[in-house]
Amino acid sequence: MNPNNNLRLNKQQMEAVAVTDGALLIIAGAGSGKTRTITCRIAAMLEEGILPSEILALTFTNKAAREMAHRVRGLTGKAAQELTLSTFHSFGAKLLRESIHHLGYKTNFSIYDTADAVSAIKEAARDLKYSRDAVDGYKLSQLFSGIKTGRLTWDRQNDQFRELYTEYQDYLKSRNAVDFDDLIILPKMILSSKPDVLKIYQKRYRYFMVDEFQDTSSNQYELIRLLAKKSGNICVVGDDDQSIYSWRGADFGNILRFEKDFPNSREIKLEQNYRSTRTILNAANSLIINNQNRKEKNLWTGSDAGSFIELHYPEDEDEEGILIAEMIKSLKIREKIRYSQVGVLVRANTQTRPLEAAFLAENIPVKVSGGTSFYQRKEVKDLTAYLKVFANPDDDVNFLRICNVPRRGIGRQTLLQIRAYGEEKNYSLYSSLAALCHAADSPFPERQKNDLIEFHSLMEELGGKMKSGKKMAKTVRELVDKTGYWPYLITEHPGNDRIARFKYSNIMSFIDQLESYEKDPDVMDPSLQGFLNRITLITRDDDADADSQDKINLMTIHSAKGLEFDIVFLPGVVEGIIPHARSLEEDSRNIEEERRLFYVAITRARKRLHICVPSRRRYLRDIMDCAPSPFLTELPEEVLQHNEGAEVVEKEEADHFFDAIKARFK
DNA sequence: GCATTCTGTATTTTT
DNA sequence: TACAGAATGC
Repeated sequence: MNPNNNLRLNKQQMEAVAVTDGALLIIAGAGSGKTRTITCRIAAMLEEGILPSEILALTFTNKAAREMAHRVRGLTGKAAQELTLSTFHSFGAKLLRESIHHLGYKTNFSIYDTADAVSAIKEAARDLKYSRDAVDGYKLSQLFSGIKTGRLTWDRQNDQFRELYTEYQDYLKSRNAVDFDDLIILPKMILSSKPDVLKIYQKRYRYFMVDEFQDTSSNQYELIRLLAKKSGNICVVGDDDQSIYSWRGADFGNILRFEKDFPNSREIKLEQNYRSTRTILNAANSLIINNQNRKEKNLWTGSDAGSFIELHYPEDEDEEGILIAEMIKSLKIREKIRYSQVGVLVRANTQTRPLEAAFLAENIPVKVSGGTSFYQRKEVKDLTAYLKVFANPDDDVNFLRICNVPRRGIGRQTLLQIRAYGEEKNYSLYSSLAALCHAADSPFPERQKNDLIEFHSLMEELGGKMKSGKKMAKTVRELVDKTGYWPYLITEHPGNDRIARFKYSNIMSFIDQLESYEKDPDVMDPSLQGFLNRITLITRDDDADADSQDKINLMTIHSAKGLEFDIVFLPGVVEGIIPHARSLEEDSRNIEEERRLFYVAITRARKRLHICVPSRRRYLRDIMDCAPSPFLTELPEEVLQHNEGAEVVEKEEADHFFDAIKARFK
């Protein structure tokens, strides 16, 4: 490693880098150079001669994993391909691909995302002959997830769904499918019940690192503890003040458990903030101090006070959008900021709409992360479903999704018969269909049979090609072509071929992604499964080249964790949004988590922070008045500047500027 | 089997 | 508001 890299570390950071053996707990405040510290630490370990293949580093999001891989590469000058750097979930998936047979699944299992799980629950309910309106698939999926992860227990209220829960579990297993929770739970089960298997992994991995440790669930913690207890070399990095995923089972009590489980662990606190101005840090500190349930820390900075935190009071959300758009434009003109250095952070995805509209109107390029992700779009999901059935023909949920999409004459009645046949013989739907194509006891007339045969041979032909792992993109193009997906899109959207074309372009970019996956030199052994793993676990569309473009970043606070921007805008800082009404309804103690969320939002800003407090907002159908967020009263008045009127760049100045830009690109 | 109309209801946050 | 799912009709 270049020794200069060490020079940029402070005393505590250096200490953290130097301690590579044993257990280490790093409490890293917001902006305290955490990522730099742990990437340096990995680099130092490699320098020491520790093999990259012995290191397992887990992060919370794919974005963070990629960022870290990128930085390690930058430090060591080498692509550390052997290094395992992934999210908990993709690590779990990887482990299961190797070892799931110990639990009686086949290695080509499907991974069900939330939507798939909801369908599976509905199917299970169907099998139990529940009436359709007795089940709210979405709510049940949350309940089942809670039960599975141990976050919830059966009580009087939900006890009626116990049977369905069991049925759902059986359904998954018989279809050779796992859900997101299983990606953590099943590896944990394997490792805790099969000592030989545990040994294999303990031998393979001897150094462990967990980023965003405050957001690990108890199952995730248990998983890593099993692996790490042999070597004892484990470093976890976290900040209890930034724990914002408790609704997903995150438990920063793991920080305390860690100290118990690894009694010789050392603790290092990183408390110097390098990111924000003194003003911003001051506000953040005075906010978070209102939380009772936290580890004491003292985050400080050597930087200047910087400018005030500005508050704005637009009439409603539309005006708020316009106001923000105009401020951004004005900054662009007056201070020549880069758009990519602006973050607009919202509490809920629904808030993005008026903002997007305003940015569009002002021609501000924007990168939205969140909302319906690319992979959730119907057309992309359809294609993915085909791929999943290719990989795992027992995957009934995905079979159901595509067996008549585009329409090919396999409708409700036909399906009913396929089902009946399958139940009798204990076949999956796809196998039943295959059997019924030629079976002597087939109940179908000739014409119908031909529809089935045609579908089946298409699937067999393309499935065979896909499984070879070669020319997959080409095969998918063929699939789109042969199924007539484009004409299907047109008939689905009569008189609106813009939508059809948009959807088709999504399909094309999906195929492009497959193609670049196939050609990616970092992917050692491209396969259909590998690609499916990747796309079901990457929910946010974070294509790499979008980063290089100069766009402002519009996203939820949750997904902004770990990021930083020179200028941050927080729209909709009103009661009911932050803290979110729903969250408090659930449990009034959630106020502390909401406060942490606001804390995370504030601490994303390096230089400037704009907080917007609209006086009215849309709620469902109607418009209602709203009060400023109570958290605002927890910020010290002396760092705030209230702006009653909007300061706008004169239109002429703006036009002139943008004409100049346009001229340059002509 | 398929297209149309109608109805309800809502998801706050993400792997 | 907007979307998904059900009911209805052809």
